[in-house]
Amino acid sequence: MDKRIFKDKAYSILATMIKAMANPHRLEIVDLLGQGEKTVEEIANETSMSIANTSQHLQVLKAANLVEIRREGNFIHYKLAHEEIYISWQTLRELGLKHIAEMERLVKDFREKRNSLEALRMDELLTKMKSKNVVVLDVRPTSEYENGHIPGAVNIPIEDLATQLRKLPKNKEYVAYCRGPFCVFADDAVQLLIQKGFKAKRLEEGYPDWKIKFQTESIS
Amino acid sequence: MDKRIFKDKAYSILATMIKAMANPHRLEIVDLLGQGEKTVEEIANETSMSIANTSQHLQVLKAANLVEIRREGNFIHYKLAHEEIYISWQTLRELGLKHIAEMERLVKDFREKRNSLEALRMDELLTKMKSKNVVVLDVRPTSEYENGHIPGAVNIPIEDLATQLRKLPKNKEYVAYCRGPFCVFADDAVQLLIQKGFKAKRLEEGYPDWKIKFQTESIS
DNA sequence: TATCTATTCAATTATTTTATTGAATAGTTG
DNA sequence: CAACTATTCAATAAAATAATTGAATAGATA
Repeated sequence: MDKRIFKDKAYSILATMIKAMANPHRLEIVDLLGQGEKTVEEIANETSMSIANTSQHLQVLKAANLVEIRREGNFIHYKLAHEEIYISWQTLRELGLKHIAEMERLVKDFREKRNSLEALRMDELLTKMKSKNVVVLDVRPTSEYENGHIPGAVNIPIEDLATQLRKLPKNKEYVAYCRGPFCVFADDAVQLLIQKGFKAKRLEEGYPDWKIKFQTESIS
Repeated sequence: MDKRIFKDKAYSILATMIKAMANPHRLEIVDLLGQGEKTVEEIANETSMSIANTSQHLQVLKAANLVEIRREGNFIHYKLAHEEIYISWQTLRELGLKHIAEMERLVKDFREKRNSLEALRMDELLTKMKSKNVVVLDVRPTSEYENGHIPGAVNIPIEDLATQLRKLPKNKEYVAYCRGPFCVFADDAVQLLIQKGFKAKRLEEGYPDWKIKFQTESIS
């Protein structure tokens, strides 16, 4: 085979795969599926898209072998085909967060309004966790928490947090985490906690990042 | 700011960046620029594209802040804006090489014809290099070698290899490397070396991968 | 200043991508 | 088996992407 043809094919195959990711809705779907499998309807609700449009985008991801399906009755559950797909997304996400000025501004503006700008990185949280005075809050839906979480974290889904607040001691430091840097549950949690007089910060990253970094598959 | 608007903007910003990569020609350009800066004409020649088309694609990369320029007389030198951009490309490339069956077939077919299918990974080469009986050949152009290379590697650009062959001892093992997995210089080198009775394999990865993995900035 | 060189720009056309709509399908439930 | 549910499919129109061509520009040289 000619060298040029080889190269054209190699880069085309990769470009096809990357094109399947290169869409805001599909990035959000990949990010969401980092939490585990979801049905089409769940994905549509989480991403504020129509069912039909969600399905079309899922077909694109499936055609690129980025997601796999499992049928269960009428429901079709989609999940990422490999963990490396989330890692690629993570790499691209970090590239954007680090180098695109517009991205930095966007996140800063959003978090400043919620007092969640001063976020902890994973290493800092790990250090803090040894000091015993910190409570790690997983504010994702319980199903996602059960699917894996940071060891020692307490699950209070964001919609239950307001009612659960009075059970929480005020002499602790709280660190809230959720799905990832673009997940707003942790920002909402920090806003609420600080408003009520608690000391709280968010974790910059989400559970999938923790899992990849420490590979402590704690489903306990 | 509304949560949905925040998310839409965040994922859109990233999708815009990823779209700038999601094209076979632009991937080849990013891959090439991993070797260091190149002029528009050099890039056009290496990628078999017209100057105008190359320029257009470079504008796309520049608009996405993936590349930077340096003017020198009539020439404009393009380079990657950050090392993380190459790392992102590397991550996506490995994802494709590992999980796309068509990609595996393509590489296998191409290398089988050149006896270069049995490639060494970087760790294996590192081990072999300690045994002293191996010669590491950098078959890239000399300018790229001078810009950084594997410590101890000998530079014989692929077009000089045929004439330099008789100076090489036959009792050594040869490992040829070049720009990356899709660079064919190393495959050509292995084909030639084996044809002439040498023991030779290619390194799977290229110099940028070595540099990132070991960060031994040897420009000596 | 005129000419040359490297690169960019603008206009055009063909192709691909995307969202919307409503119909079709596969599987379940009464 | 009729009705229902979750999902996919097909058709359409609008928007974005890509390659080609030739003209325009910025800087160097004669």
